[in-house]
Amino acid sequence: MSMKQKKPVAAKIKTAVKKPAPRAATPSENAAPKVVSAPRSVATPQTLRGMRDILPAEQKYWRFISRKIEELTASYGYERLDTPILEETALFVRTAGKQSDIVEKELFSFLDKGEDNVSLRPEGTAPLVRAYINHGMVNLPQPVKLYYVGPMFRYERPQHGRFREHHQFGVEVFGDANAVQDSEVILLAQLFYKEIGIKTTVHINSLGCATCRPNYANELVTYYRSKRAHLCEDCKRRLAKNPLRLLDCKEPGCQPVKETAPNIVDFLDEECKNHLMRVLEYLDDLQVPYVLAPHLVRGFDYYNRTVFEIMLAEESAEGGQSVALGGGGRYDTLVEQLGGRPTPACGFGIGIERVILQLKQQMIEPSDDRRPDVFLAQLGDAARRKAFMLFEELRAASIPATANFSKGSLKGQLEIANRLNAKYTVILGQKEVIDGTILIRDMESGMQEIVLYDKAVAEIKKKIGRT
RNA sequence: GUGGCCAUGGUGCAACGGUUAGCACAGCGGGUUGUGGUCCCGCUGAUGAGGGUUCGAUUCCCUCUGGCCACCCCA
Repeated sequence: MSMKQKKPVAAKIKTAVKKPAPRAATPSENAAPKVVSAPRSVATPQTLRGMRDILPAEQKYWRFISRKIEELTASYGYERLDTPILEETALFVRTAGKQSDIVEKELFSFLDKGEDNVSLRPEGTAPLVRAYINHGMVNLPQPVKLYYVGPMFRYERPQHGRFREHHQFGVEVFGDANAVQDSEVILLAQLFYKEIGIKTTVHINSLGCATCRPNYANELVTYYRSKRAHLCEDCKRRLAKNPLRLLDCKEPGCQPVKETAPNIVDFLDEECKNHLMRVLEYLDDLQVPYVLAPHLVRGFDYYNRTVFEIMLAEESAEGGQSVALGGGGRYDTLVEQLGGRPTPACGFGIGIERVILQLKQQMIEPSDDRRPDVFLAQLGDAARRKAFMLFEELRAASIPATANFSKGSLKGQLEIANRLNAKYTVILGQKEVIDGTILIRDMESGMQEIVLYDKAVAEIKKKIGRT
């Protein structure tokens, strides 16, 4: 559309509107339209169990975290990779392990219309491994450093800090077997919390490798069998199903048994032991606060050697046992297991909802970056049109402004400006239009000053401290 | 998946086996046409869904749905 047409078209419409069709009786032209809401005959759908809306009021936390993620990953040279939320079920069954709870009872799976067995992703690592293989990233200079942010799904009973849909931020590094890489990943995770103001401690352990872990598992089973009488029901179950999980039991009765259980570190072979020692050394160098946690095991079967969880630092944890804010580890066999070339890898995942919960609990409030600098108020038709133009000029000058052009009264507009917590309100009325000026009102002090319209943008820029 | 507690306008609460289900906050409108954050007035708006017991149920019972809490597990 050509610019020339603009005016004539508007003018034409204007004349056409001149003679309004006679209307039926209008007893209350100016009265507010009567809002008659229909009776609620239909039930409003609710969110699905364990899923929730993230409302505007909470968005500042999400923006705050997104910013930190961008900053941090950029400074360590990580590239973002987004994978689909839906994948074939086999991907997760093969990676997490058939016996794992994630697959056994938490996978959000269903048959799609084509009768394919699909699942909402329960975690981020397997899809990234899949993508790494699919796109031939072995041909990229190694290591390949990737990160992801997005929703994850687990079919569980919702609870405090646990949802069916939650969001994770995670990184995965492919093609580097060196212990220094484990340390970098741990550092990155720990730095993330530090940067947003949450004090954490890294719990770290080594699960050994395919060679040395079975020895330990056998030893552990033998030991626990001898104490079987003292174990809780869950532990008896674990003994048969997933022996390493025995170390995870929180049942008071099982604690003494756990205390004297064989320690995995004593069973690591030379290489695994060295690897662990070096990871710890690097962490010492970087002054990352960690504790060795010989009882730490993780929920996925694919880990080997280094595993870690990021826990709330003791001083911030209030009483009860604290849940992990994030965790990760090394998974050197996973790429091969999914049909790729043998490629060492490690990474972590962080639960964003839990981080936000913690921010709120510690009263850490990100600044409200959506607070408008300027609210534009107008009075009368001519002023409205001029204000609308100024609105555009402000936007072009990257000054965040808000307005409500359909509101008539100045009082109403100031109320909105106040509620939006605007720093300044620009007032444009009949008088200002005639004088070629605007009024700038400081919403905190209530002081007003008259400024020439032509200088408006420059003056506002000066006031909000921009040049 | 197991067990417990719970469900009233947008939010937080109240009420009773029986008239128009109260209150506060928020929202919208107004307190004479150009000044907000205080005040005053008015309006809108709810018993989660489905069954049953009963002359009558928002109230009692059951099922479902959802929430909270613990376990399991996890982020």
